[in-house]
Amino acid sequence: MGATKTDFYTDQQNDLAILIKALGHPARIAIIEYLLKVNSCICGDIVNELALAQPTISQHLKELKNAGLIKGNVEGNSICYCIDENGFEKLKFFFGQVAIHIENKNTNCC
Amino acid sequence: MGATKTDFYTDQQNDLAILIKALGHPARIAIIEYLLKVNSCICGDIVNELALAQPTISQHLKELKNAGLIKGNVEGNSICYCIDENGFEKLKFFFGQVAIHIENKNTNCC
DNA sequence: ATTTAATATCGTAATATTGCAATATATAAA
DNA sequence: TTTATATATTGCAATATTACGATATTAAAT
Repeated sequence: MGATKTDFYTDQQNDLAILIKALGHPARIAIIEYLLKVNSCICGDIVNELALAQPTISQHLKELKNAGLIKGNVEGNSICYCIDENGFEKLKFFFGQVAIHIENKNTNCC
Repeated sequence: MGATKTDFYTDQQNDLAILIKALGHPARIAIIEYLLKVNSCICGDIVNELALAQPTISQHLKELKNAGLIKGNVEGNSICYCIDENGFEKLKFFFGQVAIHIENKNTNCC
């Protein structure tokens, strides 16, 4: 009990859920929005931007990176992060299907 | 320690995170995908579709409903659920911003 | 080589989520 | 009114997430 029963779902459903879950935290939304604004920045900039300790930011960055939503390049002794198109492209199809569904006005219950 | 520090973020960031978090579970993805396929159905149909107990499905439906991603109509002694355009419309702007960012090729780290 | 600066990892306490059995509620059918 | 059917709520055990201090790692600067 307690753990998500991932074997009950398709790989596609599990992958999509992992990707979306990685975005489902205000700190990680804030990081993505900051990257949308500045295009790229080093980890320390995000530590200054958000009111969280450095290890906490590092953990959030790791989750976003694992999900494929951001990528990082080593630049001397710092690491430069930016948006990773890969993760967001994977979300496109799902939300596209929803958009078509809504455009077709299939949003009335029986 | 442990709880998300919601007061560090804007209301918009918190709202967006709550909405996205509600989608970040494979059972809830499966429910949305099922509704995309059948347009509308009663709770019992979802209980039959997914390998989860009825109270668990009921809990997931509640979360999706609270987030504004699905809506439900009472139909006799059953409840008919369908996609709620409201929640998904709220996601549109955020993912639209990301899409523009990607189209503009702003995905290179420093 | 030592120090400084930037980031990551470990360990852990606090909190949240997941899933379900038992039970409650509400409407329909008999 | 009793019974059946559909869904929601409660309570709880198992697990996952969040946040951070302490510490490790890595590369630049001195």
